[in-house]
Amino acid sequence: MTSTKERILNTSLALFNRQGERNVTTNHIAEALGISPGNLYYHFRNKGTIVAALFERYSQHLLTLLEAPQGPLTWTIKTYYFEGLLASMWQYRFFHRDLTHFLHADAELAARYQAFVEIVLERGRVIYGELRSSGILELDDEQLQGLMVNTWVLMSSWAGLVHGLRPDAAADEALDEALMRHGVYQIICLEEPFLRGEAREHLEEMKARYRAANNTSTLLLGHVPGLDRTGSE
Amino acid sequence: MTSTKERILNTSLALFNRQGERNVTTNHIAEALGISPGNLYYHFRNKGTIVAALFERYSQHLLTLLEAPQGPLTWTIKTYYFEGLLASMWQYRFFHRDLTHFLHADAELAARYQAFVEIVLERGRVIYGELRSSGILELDDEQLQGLMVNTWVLMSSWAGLVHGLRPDAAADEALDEALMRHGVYQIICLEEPFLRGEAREHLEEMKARYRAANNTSTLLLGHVPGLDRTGSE
DNA sequence: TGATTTTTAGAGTAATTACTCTAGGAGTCA
DNA sequence: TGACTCCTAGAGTAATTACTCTAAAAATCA
Repeated sequence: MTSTKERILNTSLALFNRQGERNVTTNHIAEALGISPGNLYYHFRNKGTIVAALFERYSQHLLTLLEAPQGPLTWTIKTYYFEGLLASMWQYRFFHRDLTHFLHADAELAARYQAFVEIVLERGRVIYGELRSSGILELDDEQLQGLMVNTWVLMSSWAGLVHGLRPDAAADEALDEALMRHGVYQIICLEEPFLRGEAREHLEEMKARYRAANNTSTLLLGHVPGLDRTGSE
Repeated sequence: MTSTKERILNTSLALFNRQGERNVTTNHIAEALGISPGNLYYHFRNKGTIVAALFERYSQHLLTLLEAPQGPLTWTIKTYYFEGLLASMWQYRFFHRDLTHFLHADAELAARYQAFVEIVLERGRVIYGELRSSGILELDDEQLQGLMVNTWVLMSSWAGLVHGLRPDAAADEALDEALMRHGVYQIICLEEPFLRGEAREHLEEMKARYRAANNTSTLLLGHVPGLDRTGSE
């Protein structure tokens, strides 16, 4: 049986993801757990502590994933790797969504967050560097840096963007999953031009794996707009 | 002399951008303007109305910019064009930053926002399509769609990302400007692989124009990390 | 068993904050 | 001048909500 402390974190996370931290009160959390507010405050001295603890979990998890790009990476493995990363971030999506307020309210968290991003970018560069060494990517240093930043922007914002366009998705597990996977697809789009050799050959296969059954607009906007009109014939 | 209503919007915008909507109370706004809360509520029946009005301004402004890509675009013009877009979004940066809560609190705004994004993407595709016709970009339909979505992610999230990493930037106008321009640079990185002909020739010039004096990491993280270590020699 | 510590309940509080209400100033028009 | 409308002040309220406090149950340990 998980400890009360853990259960508080888990439920908070779920509620935050679904409704946004701002709309989830501490009493709310307690009620959802079937415990008293007093009990909650016995374990966490304030709401910010809960957020900070969740950030700790999140950052540890992500940094661990970024730690070990084991051996020479193939293109397929790399893609699964990205899926894992995005899935982890998706689990804690409330964080990037409500980031502004958290960092404004807690200077220490702000500092920790900044250090965190720094390491993420550093390790990301290493990984992209290895992909370059393996001949999977072909780009110069500046392009690598640009790609890295854009990848981070995409990964850290994808959940928020999706939430803005499809707030209903939280209720539908299949849709939720599809939208997350679409994020991986967008990352593939980001790197596509730099792919070489074997990777290039498997590109279409990988894209197909992560492309939504419907096209982007259908998924993100909930119906079919005039995508075809921009055709290049 | 601008009307009180206008002044309320302007000050709200400035405060929201600087401190985040959540940390700016209505009394705060009134005080900053030197008017009474009663007066404020005479002009806007609640806080959400202010946000909605600012969104109206913002969306109108952006859609107007996206309306008229006048005649055959050159690569340089296009880049200035992107600068204009990002600058506009930068002016209303609080919006994308605090989006979650706004859309959660106001269903009508959520609907309007969704329609807005739809049009933005549609017009963006048209513009990218014209760049393709002009021989500036070379990509297929699917790549164009992917690029469009990634551009939107970048544009709509850039301000939030920057704010998380450099909350101090709001106080320093030069830094603020540099960070915004860096967003343009990242957009250029996004398209770089698809550039052809004349555009390709001017690429370095354009990159130099928008690249920060220091490198990305310096700017975003406030000091120099080990960027050089990923060298490709 | 009794003593001590950990965990829980739940009523209650203090502070914040969006918003109201009344009354009066300031233009405008007859 | 007076009537009427628009705008403003500012004290005040109601509701929310993060958080406290006391006491008691439950676990731990001697």
